Amino acid sequence: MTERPIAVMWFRNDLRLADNPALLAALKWARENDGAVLPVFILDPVISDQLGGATKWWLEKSLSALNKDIADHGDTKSDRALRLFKGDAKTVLEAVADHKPVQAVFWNRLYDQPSTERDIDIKSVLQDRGLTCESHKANLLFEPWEVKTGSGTDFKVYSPFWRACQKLPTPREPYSKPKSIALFKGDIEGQINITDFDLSPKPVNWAEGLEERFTPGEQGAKDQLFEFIDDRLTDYADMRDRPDHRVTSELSPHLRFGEISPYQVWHAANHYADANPGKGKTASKFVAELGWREFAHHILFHATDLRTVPLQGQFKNFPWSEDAKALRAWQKGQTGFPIVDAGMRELWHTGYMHNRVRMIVGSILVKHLLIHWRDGLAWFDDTLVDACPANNPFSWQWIGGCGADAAPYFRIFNPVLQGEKFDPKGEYVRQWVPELRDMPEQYIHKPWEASPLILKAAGVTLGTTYPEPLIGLKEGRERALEAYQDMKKAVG
DNA sequence: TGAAATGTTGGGGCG
DNA sequence: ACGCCCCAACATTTC
Repeated sequence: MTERPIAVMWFRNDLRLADNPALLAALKWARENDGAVLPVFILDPVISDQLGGATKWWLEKSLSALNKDIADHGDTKSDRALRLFKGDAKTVLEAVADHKPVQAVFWNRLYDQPSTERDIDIKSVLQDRGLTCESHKANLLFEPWEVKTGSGTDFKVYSPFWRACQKLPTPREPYSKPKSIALFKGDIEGQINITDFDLSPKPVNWAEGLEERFTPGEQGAKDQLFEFIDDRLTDYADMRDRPDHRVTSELSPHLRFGEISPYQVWHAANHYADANPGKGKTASKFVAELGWREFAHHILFHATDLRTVPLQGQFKNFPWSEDAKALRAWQKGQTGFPIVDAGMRELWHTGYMHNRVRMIVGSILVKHLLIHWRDGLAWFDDTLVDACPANNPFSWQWIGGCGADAAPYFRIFNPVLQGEKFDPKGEYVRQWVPELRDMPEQYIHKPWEASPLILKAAGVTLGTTYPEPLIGLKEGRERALEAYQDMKKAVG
């Protein structure tokens, strides 16, 4: 008797069973062809090159959760669920097809160039072998090529982009989880264990803070979404900029790995708005953040070298400084600016940072310290659990003043004013910079202005228990503006 | 999804 | 009662 035909479900950044169009297509194909589904994940260089320490930690947890979910949804009890492979994806898929009756391969689309080039190549190779091969729209509400200006060009500014998206057909309702998956049960050559991926924190487990804050996996994502909708979305519009209140969804890492889809989030927020009169504003403010995610992917798709090349060409001439010591101080949360250090330490400890604080720490780095945004990007890539090829480069170019619809370079954040405005009592600072815990409210964001008496009472010795600021705010601001002028002169 | 510098206005103190 | 000054408070411009 010949083996049943196999449909491969190739998981990538879509580590979920619900609302997964490629998975549903694979199941449908298997049903119609009396076949079985083979779920695979391949750690190929295209993926592993994009992973930092924090995203590796997340990926391992998420793959384990997905494996268990697939096993629980298998048609018969089996510990053979998600099959793991390491190496070039085309080689892996061809090897599987060489040894097994694979007749179809399904996946959901990605939008970064290494992935799109790889996928186009793989699709043509598999189709040449006579396999059915389908890619699906799952991880964006609007494909980059679906959104065009009236004159047919790509958007460069967020607001008109998002307005244009609203005029497109409403995002479809999410699909529900399949009830049962007809799994292929046999051995597959080359299959390895998750420990072989070598994703765990080494040499010590530095991820305790991450574990405390997040639960990777589809269930964790769903819990996070509905806790947000039930408890925090009501205050989102008013309080979203307040790191001391934590009303944001913190869904970004879940979306990063596709543990939840933007369709699920979009519809949950809109159902909330429909059921709660007067809450349309806060809901649409939140949904607009999905819009920024869409916009970042849109920009990345059209500007494939977003990670390295400034979108505004004149910034190639910007006189960045190579200050390794200052960069190190920034990374470690030792700049002497309390709100900045709080953010950088939150990042180091939890793999996450509030969005408002990301803007403040980014501005300090690229403006007051004149350090290249690529250095900030590299650090965030390694430490953020939500670091992704679209949002992270997009956002660094935004704060660097050189991106799409970016904050102009001369728009320089003052970390004292930002702190006083968005963390008025200094609670966020006190949480992450405990050595300033006893500073009075008036000086919590500017300890260098406090009198020796006040510092002494708070147990603070500047330069010893807490650093002096790396640079004077006025001096740093003026230096940044001069550098900006120098750049513009260099172009002309 | 800035901040600082500069400009304008109007109330109040005061000679 | 008046002009003058000072300076918040707000608006506008500039980076």
